[in-house]
Amino acid sequence: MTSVSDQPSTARARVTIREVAREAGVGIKTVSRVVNGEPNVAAATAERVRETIARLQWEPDAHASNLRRTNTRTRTLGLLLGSVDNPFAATIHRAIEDVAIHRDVAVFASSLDEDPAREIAAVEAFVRRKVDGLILTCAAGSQSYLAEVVPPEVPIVFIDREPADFTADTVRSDNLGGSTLATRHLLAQGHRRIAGLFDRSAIWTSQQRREGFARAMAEYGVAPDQLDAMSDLTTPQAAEATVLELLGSPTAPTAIFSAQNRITVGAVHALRKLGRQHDVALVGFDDVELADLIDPGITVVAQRPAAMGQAAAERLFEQLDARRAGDPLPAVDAVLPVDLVCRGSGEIRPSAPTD
Amino acid sequence: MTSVSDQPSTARARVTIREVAREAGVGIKTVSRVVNGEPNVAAATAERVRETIARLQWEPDAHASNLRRTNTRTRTLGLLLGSVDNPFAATIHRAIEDVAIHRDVAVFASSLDEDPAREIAAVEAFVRRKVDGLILTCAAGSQSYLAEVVPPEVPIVFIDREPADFTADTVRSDNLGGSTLATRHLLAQGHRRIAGLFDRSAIWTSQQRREGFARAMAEYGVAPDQLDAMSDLTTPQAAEATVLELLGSPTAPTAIFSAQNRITVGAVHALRKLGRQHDVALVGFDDVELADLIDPGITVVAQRPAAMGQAAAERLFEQLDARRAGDPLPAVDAVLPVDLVCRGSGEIRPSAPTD
DNA sequence: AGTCTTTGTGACAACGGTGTCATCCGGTAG
DNA sequence: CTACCGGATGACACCGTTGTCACAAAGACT
Repeated sequence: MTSVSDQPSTARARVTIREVAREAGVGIKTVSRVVNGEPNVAAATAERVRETIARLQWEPDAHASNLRRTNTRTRTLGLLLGSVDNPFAATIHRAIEDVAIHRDVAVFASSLDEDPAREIAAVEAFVRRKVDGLILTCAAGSQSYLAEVVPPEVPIVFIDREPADFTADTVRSDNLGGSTLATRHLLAQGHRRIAGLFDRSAIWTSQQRREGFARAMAEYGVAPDQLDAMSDLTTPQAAEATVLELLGSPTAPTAIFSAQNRITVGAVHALRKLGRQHDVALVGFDDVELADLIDPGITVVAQRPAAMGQAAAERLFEQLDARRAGDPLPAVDAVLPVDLVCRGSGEIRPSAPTD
Repeated sequence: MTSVSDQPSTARARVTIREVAREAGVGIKTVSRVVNGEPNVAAATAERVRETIARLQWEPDAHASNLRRTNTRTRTLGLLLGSVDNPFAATIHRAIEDVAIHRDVAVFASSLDEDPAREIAAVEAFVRRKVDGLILTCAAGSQSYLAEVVPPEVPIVFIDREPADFTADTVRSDNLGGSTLATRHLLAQGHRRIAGLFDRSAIWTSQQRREGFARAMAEYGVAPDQLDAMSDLTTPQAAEATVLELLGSPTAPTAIFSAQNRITVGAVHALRKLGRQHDVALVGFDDVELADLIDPGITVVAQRPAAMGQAAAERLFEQLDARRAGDPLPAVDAVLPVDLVCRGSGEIRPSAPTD
């Protein structure tokens, strides 16, 4: 029953600041000064220390350093996304990484799956790891818990969705305007029976998009209670089934507004199955890959996920700098525009069968 | 010019293990025992300590803990991917996260962009942050640098691509078999002039797929020097341009094997532009989203990225456990099968125009 | 009853850095 | 010539936790 300490011979004693100091013939504090760029070190001394560090291949131990530091910076950032494998979220992720890498900041990424419990657990895990800042997509109904869980010096930027019961910077798309735009586009083609397909109604973006849909319909005189709005479609399969059912009904819609990318995919599948893709109009919220290769091309309201990610990361670092300087910046709600991309499916007119 | 220490009144003195101990009327070591699940604590004592921890909302300081621990575990893992926004990589990422979360391990994800320098920089950044293990997709020609940079107790699992000059666990697809399969599929339809489109030849998977392509062609008696194999297609645009050019030539191919998902996208675009999507056969390596909605559906050799991610993560944790127990496991090269998914584009026969 | 284990527990050092402060020293003003 | 000043530097405590070890109390065995 051997004890812990029988490491293989590879046990090259790890080099610490003390050895560097001894080797360079200076005090440990001077080494510390050099690596941290503190003033009051003679140029010659600094050079000698740097040379020794390079020779011994010493890397300061982040844990020791962070333990002592009051102004703890781990050069680490927590990112919470719907799911890292959703293309929309992945693009955001990439954009954030590109900003962070310039600061030598590493990104913890975590998936949410629209689960409020997971949101809180993820944030707690980030905080436990002492991240410098947080970029969050939220699922919980209220973000008030953040006040207790996240230390005041850790900045938070919300992305994609607005928080509730908590004030912080937010970067998001113009969901209301975008869905109004999409719906108006269909209405302008002459459609009146338009089905709106939405994600979980607990999700903020879903609510916003539904609201935009309803407003546009109202502009054209469609009463709220006549809206064919289906919510809580959480999978492409659910969306597909819903569309199949809707189109089989006597009051079938002539157009569909699908308010999320996976719902759009489901809707396209359903239209295909029925062979009605040239017959029923479709506008989706959020772009889908290869949307231009499908026949007809899918008309969408495209968001700008890369810009969102970049804006969120930059804002986070601004807050970080400002707080270190002593005065946090006031929270800003940044709204990014969306773009209507016409590719064919949204330009189909009612009761105009395939030519 | 105020100094650092003028924090706002919110300076709620952070609670440490000492306060918990005092409050619970025990020694600090006992508190430590309780939180770490060490044996030899009386049930009653443990309960009292747990209650106190909950009441004071104490969270152990990870830095202090990691600093002291010999067997340092940060519950952190470094993941290096081609790019976090590539769907293939994103799926892997998600699968790894799902395994890691059960162990309360957080994942640092970083993108590679096929840049050897970035590979090294990313690994160094991970090591500096004392990750427990690494899952790497590699771009550099040699991974020998890992021996110097990564401490021997940190396990490494390679994913998607085999390393060079370094031995460690690897989880990857059967690239050779998959591309042979794809090429044979086209050959079996009667095609002989098949264009093979490949990614950067420096990338291991690209080489493997090219080799598989060449082997299958050789089986059917096509000499290597007659192969229409184009390498170093790094963007969909480059692939598109290449296909446009190839199909304009007098010896135009009747089929295309596109060895990577972005190349497939480019090839499909080109075929569309020429209106020959029903005329020229196409098999891609790696699945593409919505491939079944395009007409014709794109036939692909699909990898199993989720299974790869899961296998890699599980292997990493096995190594971790084994090393903590004292004996590292021998390196294993796990090869996952690929699946030929026929959707139409690969079943087009030569000189058979659209019906 | 006396000795040996086992179990529960806390005192204290150690981890590898950074913050504070004292000290040394050459230059400059009085 | 002396007092003073600021730059350069190192000694040492300290950050919050875990590892080691000593020790008391309670059983287990002879």
